[in-house]
Amino acid sequence: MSGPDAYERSRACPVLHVDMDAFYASVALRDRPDLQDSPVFVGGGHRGVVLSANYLARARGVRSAMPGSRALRLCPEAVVLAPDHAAFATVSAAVMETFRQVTPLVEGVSMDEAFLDVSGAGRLLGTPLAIAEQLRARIADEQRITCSVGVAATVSVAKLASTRAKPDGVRVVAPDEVVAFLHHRDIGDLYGVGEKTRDRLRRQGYLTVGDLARTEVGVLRRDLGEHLGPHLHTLAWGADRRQVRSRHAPVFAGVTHDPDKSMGAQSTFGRDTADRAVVLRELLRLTTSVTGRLRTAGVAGRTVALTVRFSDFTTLTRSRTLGEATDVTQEVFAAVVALHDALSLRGDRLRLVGVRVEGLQARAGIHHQHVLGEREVGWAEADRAVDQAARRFGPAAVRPASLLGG
DNA sequence: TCTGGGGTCCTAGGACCC
DNA sequence: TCTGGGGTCCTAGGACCC
Repeated sequence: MSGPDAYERSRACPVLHVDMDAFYASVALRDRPDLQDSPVFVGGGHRGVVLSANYLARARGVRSAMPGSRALRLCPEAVVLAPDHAAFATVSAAVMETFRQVTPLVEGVSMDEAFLDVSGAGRLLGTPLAIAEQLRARIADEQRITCSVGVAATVSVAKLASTRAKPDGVRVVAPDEVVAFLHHRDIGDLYGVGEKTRDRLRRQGYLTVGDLARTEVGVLRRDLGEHLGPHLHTLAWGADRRQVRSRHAPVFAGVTHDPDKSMGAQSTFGRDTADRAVVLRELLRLTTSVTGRLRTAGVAGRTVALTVRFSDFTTLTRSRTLGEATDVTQEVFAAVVALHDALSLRGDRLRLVGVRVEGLQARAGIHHQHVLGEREVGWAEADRAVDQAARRFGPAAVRPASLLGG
């Protein structure tokens, strides 16, 4: 859609979905003009996957989340760059700040994409399409990376529209265009329909979005389940009512804020291991990292979950809910060790372990029940001392004794 | 050299309570 | 005798997203 009419028609489309183009690769390439004409991807070292590939590498079949080894087989001359997470975070924060100067209703989906509700910004900044163009120009100018924007009346259509706009474009899908825009698409294009669901839908005879739209909700509920059936029917008509929800700290009254529900960390071993000492040392490292983040965020959680993945990629999770929420390293680690030992692994080689704390709540709202005979100064105080030392001397300064060796 | 790491949400069964 | 319902919590697994 183009022409002066497009600006007017976009007035009915207050939702913007802004998506950076090949974000990690673009940031990595900003200061490497020598690589502009080479296929490049970020990530994918030993046992790693591709985080992001530039369009030259994509033309060769390289995709994000693909094993690095496979990407190199497809494109042996590709330049592989290590991710610079600090740079990504800096650019991401700057871009999100740019969004917030347009509207407080910014929902960051990830480092490189966000939904904006610009229904309140029109008087100052113009139509949604005009705002989208201003944002694209500013980001290109200030961050030297391109982005694409979908403009629509609903979150789900805006999301699909930005995909169609890539790379470096804008796509407005006005309400009266939604059906034509959606119904011929593959069901796998719908947000929330991944590989498994797509295969299942195909087996059941649903090939296009239109197929879902034309089926009665009751039939979809029977075929796809209580939730998924009605949900996909709604998406197939572009009729979702999901609001843009700011996940930023509560800034303005009326802006909804969702606190985190869980925090976790996991890591893949350089090579699979069956050594209990190695596994527990890694679990302690992960636990220390997670509880540190909990304390920084001022939250604590009641449920501790352990994940293990075996050499053959089968994955188990085991969890335990504690009497009260905790952010104390030793308490979480004790639960992790108990869960680990309950698995009775006998020589099974592990590829990955993970720790997650769920059921998070603000620490301020938790009343600690003192147990009879409990020491007044305990592990929680030890954690606070560690946090303080880490702030002053860096996170490497204080580590549990068992992490110092090996 | 196949297959990362950080999350959210849904389902389903069993326990338990009223 | 022959099998209530509803609600909530906990656990495990799976799908999905970026």
